[in-house]
Amino acid sequence: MAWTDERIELLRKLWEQGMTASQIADELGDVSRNAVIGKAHRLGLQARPSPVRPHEAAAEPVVVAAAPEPVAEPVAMVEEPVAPEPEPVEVEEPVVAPVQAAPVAPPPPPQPMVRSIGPGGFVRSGPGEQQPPSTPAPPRRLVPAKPSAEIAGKTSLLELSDKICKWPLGHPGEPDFHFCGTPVNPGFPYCLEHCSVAYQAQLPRRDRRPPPPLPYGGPRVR
DNA sequence: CCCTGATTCGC
DNA sequence: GCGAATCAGG
Repeated sequence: MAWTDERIELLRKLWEQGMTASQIADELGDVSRNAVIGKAHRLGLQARPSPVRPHEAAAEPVVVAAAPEPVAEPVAMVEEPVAPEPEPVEVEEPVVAPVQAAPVAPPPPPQPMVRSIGPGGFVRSGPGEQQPPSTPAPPRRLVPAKPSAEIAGKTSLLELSDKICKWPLGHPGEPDFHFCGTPVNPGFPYCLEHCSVAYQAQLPRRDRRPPPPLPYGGPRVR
């Protein structure tokens, strides 16, 4: 299968969305993940956190007898930063309750790291980017991020409980993905309406209705 | 083993 | 340009 414009564009999109090469290969069909990776690189798509890559900065030869090779010029391969979040989720600093003054955390130094955006729009961490919890749990008040306009008033993952319907609406990663959130049918994780969808009695064949077409093109065949 | 992305290299 | 083979970390 050739790399048509459509397929290239799809590859670009999915790659930038953070899908793995395998997923993209499945999605495109008729290509291996190697083909996807190779094409992505040829297209100049931004590299992503690779398990193998942190290879460079290490081993300069301990060997003394190294030939006086003309050392490669310091290639400044600073790629342009990945598109920043369009929505500056502006968490206004809450007037922290008159709790005892918390010892302020050490100032986080600015970190020019290469990042990419995951499917949910979250910022992926690069490898080796974690900070060891040197200070055990700074007594900082946690504040929920202001929900984006799209999910305002919707039930988010963080609000799930045993009392409200966990039926997902939309798809994870989409901006308006949320949960049903209406009171549950007691003893079930869903509300009455969605229980009726989730738990269906086996009907005689003649009474069954064919399932409606799935909105997203059907389950993945894998 | 499975997964991942990066790189190489013959075509 | 393409992608299988290979590498190497999780």
